[in-house]
Amino acid sequence: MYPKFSSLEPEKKENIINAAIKEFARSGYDRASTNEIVKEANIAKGSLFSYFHSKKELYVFLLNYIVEFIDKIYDELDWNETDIFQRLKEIAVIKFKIYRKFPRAFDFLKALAQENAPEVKSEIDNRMKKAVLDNGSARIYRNIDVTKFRDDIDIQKAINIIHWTALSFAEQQSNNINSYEDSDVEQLREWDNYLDLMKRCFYKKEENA
Amino acid sequence: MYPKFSSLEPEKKENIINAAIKEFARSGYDRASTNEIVKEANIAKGSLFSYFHSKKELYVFLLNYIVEFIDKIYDELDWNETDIFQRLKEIAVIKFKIYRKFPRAFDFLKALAQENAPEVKSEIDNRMKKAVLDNGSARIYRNIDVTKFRDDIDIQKAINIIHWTALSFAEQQSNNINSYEDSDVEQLREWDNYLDLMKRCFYKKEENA
Amino acid sequence: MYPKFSSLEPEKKENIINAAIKEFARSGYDRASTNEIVKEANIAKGSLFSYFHSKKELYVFLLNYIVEFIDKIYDELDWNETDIFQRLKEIAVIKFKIYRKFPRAFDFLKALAQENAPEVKSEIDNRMKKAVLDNGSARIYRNIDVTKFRDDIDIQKAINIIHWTALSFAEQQSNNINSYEDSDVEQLREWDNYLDLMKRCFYKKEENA
Amino acid sequence: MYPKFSSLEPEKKENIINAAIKEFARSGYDRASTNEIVKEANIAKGSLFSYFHSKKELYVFLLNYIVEFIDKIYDELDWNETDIFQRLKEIAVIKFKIYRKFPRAFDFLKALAQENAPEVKSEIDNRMKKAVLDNGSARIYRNIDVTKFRDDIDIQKAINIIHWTALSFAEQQSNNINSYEDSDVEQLREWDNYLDLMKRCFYKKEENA
DNA sequence: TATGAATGAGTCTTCATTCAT
DNA sequence: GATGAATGAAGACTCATTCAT
Repeated sequence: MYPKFSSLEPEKKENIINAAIKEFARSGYDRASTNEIVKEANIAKGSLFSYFHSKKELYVFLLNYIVEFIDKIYDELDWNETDIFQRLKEIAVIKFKIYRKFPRAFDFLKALAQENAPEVKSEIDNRMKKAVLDNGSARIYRNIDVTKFRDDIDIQKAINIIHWTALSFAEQQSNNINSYEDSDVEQLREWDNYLDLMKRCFYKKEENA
Repeated sequence: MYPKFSSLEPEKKENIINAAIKEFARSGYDRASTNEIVKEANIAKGSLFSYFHSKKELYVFLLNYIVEFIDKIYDELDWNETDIFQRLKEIAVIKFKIYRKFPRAFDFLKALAQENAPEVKSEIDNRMKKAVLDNGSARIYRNIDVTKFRDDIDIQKAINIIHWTALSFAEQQSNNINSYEDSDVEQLREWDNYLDLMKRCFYKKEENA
Repeated sequence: MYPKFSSLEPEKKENIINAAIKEFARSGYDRASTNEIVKEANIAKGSLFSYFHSKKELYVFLLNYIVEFIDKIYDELDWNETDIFQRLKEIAVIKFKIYRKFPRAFDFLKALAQENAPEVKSEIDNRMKKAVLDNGSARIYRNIDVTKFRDDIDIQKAINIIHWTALSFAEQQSNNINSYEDSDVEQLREWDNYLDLMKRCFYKKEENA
Repeated sequence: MYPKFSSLEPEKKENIINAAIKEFARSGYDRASTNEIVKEANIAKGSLFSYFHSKKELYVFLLNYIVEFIDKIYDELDWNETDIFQRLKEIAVIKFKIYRKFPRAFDFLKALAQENAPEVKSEIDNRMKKAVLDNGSARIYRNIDVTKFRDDIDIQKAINIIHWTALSFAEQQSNNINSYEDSDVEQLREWDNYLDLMKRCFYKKEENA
């Protein structure tokens, strides 16, 4: 895949990736300008199209690149932790780590989720089915100890509710642009509150003892 | 407002509205092609721009048209019902009514929420502040009897979770394109299950007796 | 010529003529909008094009209409006056009369002279060859007593210089927008000075005695 | 300024300049068609807009280009010559030089002076204030020996008459399209006659001795 | 006859993609 | 391989002219 691009100097590759992420995140697939990307990356127009044969190919490459990058970081998680709420607590911490290291990645992912351009819509959907950020069957929810849930509820539905809450909360928070320093801490505390609430409601009484 | 368009024959108006909704829903504001719209609506290029003076005006018209259309249907709701789950049950029924009468409306609304084009972004935000479809403080959640909720949870957070679940479930379902007849019934039954689950978990024991 | 238009009520005709003159004078042939004209004249678009089959026909009609209108006023001149400078003095007075009565006419004529649109350029040139405003062979310079000119100069050339001076002076003055009351008087006095200068230079000594 | 255009091959540049001058001179700013220009210049639509970012930029470029071109040629004039008629004789020769090298330039300048389009009106006015082609106070009439004029006339008025005669004569000649070879010579001789006439009339007797 | 909505060729401008150097 | 100028289809929008009512 992308042999010409792969054999470039790492620094040049990074320049191109950063320039492209920046532009796609800012403008979405349609509006993103390849002119802007080559200018930012300091390469020739023709070069970009020799590495990636089309705007679409470049976009799909970035999509995979970022998803893999995030997947790698998720490997740090303690996958032996079987409590779903504990795991989601850790995930929140990890997300902040990614964010601090690579803030544009999430911008791109957010733009991804809102992408309407038909050329890339299906690619996104395909890729996302396997991704960490997708629905309840993803690896985030593997090896969860389901015995802790109340017996009178459908566990898969409960997990879906938890998942949707996590996604919606994250989106809500990212829409509040907070520049002050300790916003992380506050957001994490708020998220803990949501997790506690759900734990109290969805787990058996004795689990909340 | 839009006097020329308003005085068109209803069928022609509907053609144009449907063609425009279809195109905007498929491609978003920017990429949507007025050429495509006039072709689909079977009118001349000049006609579209005599009804609406710009692409933006057409978009804003649709935005208001659909929001008002949905608002009107929402008036059918029994707003004296104070049980949140009962109300969401009724809302689900109403949504299906809208969907059957005007299937593209929700597609457009979904695209709306994801719209990034700066030309229309602020229009969307302004209009949506008053809309039914907005966040948990909207009229859907007015007059809710909060005394039914368990005393040990934050009620606003619980309502948020319920709201996010409703939105996410609806989106999930609309992504499953079901053409067979009775899918409504099945989807409503599934939604009832979610509501029951949340009721059982978030309400006081005696409310579920 | 223009039978449909001719048989209209005089008031309606005048409305249309005034509206058209105004628009053509303001914007030139190309930019002039038939929409603007019908709006100002309070008639339907289709009517305009049934009176005049095209924008061009309307323009040519106006051209002839105004030239004839001005020709008629020129009939007031004392054509027995054979002194060229005396005649030009009277013409200046008459021009102010026309201007006061029908200010748009000169605007239109000025726009005429600057018209570039190829559709009407040749029409203008043709018409103007016969017109009062054109070159030295026009009726303004008929019956002039050429014996007053110095014997050592080419009289036709002298007349051309006088003519060009008249045209250029008029244009210069009309470019100075003077709203204060007595600008007429001042402009006429200045013009007299030019006439005196040329008389002193182009006539025999004894004529200036 | 216009770096992309500047670095084109001279022949290509000339093609574009000629095509653009031709079209603007023929139709004025508004009606001039960029389609026509690219067709005539044998370049792609996109190319024109990569050299000049808009129709207006192209127009302003031409405006400056031609004015500078003419200014440069005017530098050849013997500015120590203080006799106004001698100077105007030399200027006529120079104008023919320009005309032979760059025949469309004067057409463009003529159209320029008549241009009404608001997009470029102010640009034209700004540029023309400094230009050689402007009114009687321009450098053409600097350093003129006014003592040669008759004492009994207003010198500024006399200069105005001379200036207006020069402009009007030039316009009259350029309207007579003469393709036969020796028309220059004839036109220059005719112009000399005009100059002689005015010299004889406006100068003191002893200057004509 | 009068109307004005409908028409569609034409306007300037953009930008992903190609290809000669 | 790298370059970036050249391409031209497609974009939104205008307006003189036509024609069904």
